[in-house]
Amino acid sequence: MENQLFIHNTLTRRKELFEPINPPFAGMYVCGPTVYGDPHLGHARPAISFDLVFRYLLHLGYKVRYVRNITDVGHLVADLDEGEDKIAVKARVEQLEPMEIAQYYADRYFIYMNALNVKRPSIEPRASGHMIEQILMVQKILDAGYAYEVNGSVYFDVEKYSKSHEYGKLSGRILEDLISNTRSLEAQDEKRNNADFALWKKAQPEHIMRWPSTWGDGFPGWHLECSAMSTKYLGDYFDIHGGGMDLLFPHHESEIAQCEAAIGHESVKYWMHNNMVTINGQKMGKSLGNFITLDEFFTGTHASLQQAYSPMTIRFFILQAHYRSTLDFSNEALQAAEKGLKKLLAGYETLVKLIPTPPPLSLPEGEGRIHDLQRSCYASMNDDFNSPMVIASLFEGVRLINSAADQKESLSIPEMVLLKNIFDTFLFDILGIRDEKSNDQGELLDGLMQLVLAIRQKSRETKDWGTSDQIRDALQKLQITVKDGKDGSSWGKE
RNA sequence: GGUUUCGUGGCCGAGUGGCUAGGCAGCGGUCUGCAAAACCGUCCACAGCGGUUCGACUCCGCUCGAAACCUCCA
Repeated sequence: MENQLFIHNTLTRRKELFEPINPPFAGMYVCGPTVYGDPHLGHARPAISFDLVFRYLLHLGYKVRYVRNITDVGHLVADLDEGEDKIAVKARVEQLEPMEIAQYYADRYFIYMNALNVKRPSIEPRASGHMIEQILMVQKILDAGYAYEVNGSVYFDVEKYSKSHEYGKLSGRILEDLISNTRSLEAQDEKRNNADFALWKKAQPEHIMRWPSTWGDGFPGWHLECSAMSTKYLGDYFDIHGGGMDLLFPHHESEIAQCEAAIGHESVKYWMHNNMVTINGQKMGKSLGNFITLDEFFTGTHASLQQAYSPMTIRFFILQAHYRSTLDFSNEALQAAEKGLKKLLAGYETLVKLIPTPPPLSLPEGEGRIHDLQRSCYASMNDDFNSPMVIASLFEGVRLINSAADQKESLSIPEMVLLKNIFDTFLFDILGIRDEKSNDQGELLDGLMQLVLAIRQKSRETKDWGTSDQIRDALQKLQITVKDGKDGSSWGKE
């Protein structure tokens, strides 16, 4: 199977052939969460989008090192007097150690990401554990002459940098606009220029999170950790850097500047950005207060939710949109995703039952519609990870399966085996859907159900519909659906 | 104001210079004791106005509308 993977590079704004720097290795860095609150639907988007990338690169045979950071140092808070650390602020409110809070929310993050079947990255470095690397990077930038120190803080000199480099090339911004448009905030008079950003901030006495450095006690600027940790684990030049579109400026723009200033050349080959989840057309985010946490989705405990939505429903919902499009949340859309996913999984089960055991040993090199289906799945993934198209192809597969089960269409055994292989590969391995209802009591349940259905069949034969319906209704309450067909009854669990 | 995008049928969402996206919902039918499920058929589109073209939803321009970023945010 030939695979020419094309990735949309934000830097060039076009799709480019993916050619890893050191095949068969591939390096990917993605900006992870700041752990000071419960993860919400917005956090699920990049996690799942780049999980898809991770899974597909693995499927293609690359040896992938996927690094996603945990921000536990905190960023400056503009609306507070002294530019306090976000995590430190929360700590004072709750009378907890900052690290206690970071630990708590990091754990929560992993729990919910795990529920969404998001694979754990290869390395999940924490900003607080990489202070030395960050301080060294600041020093490198100072040595290169692209930063200056004022009163124990170090700032990046954007104006000087842009004389020899292009600050703004990722986000398309023009330096003059930045200088004239950037709002001036308190305690920024230290900066030579509005567009300059902090590499290292001096810690005020009340600031809890602080680290010693050559410039005095302080804490790193908020763009620094990603530059320091990505290059530490992936090298001076690596393949993919991802994150949310909202991080494009200034975060990623500044990362580029920091790396070029410290290293002397670009560090990222492909920049990838996922789009936002919206609610009523607006970005779902912490600051707008319009977010719904994953916990609330899973339990249905939020005023704007009509019901609970399972983790796989959420995952499927996200994958039904392309990662670079906005995705609008609504109950209707989520319910549609829930039903669609159910249909897909039911189709897979039907297929498994159609295939005789043991399956034939040899898989003849076939052609025709099933291979076309497989080809289109690959083509979709290769076209910048177009998961909605893959899903459409899988639905086409379901239509074939159901038609075959209804004997309105014939599928050969090799065709069915190939179809199952497509589902196993794309639905489960690459899209990362897992069947939530499967459990290890399957055999017991299966035996019991055979018995129940046999008894019900007797009553049906004597046209005792009362008993028959009573059994069916009772099973329905247990979320088991009985389907009566020509050749007897079958059942399925919700 | 600047930067980057977007505007697709009842809803969510792909895609393309001429060929059915897909899902959910609706309608009609097949099947069924009745259902459910499934299958078949069907309805509903490409913001508006110009331009390029044999032909545009797709390219270009303008208008209107929306969003993200410019301040912590996935």
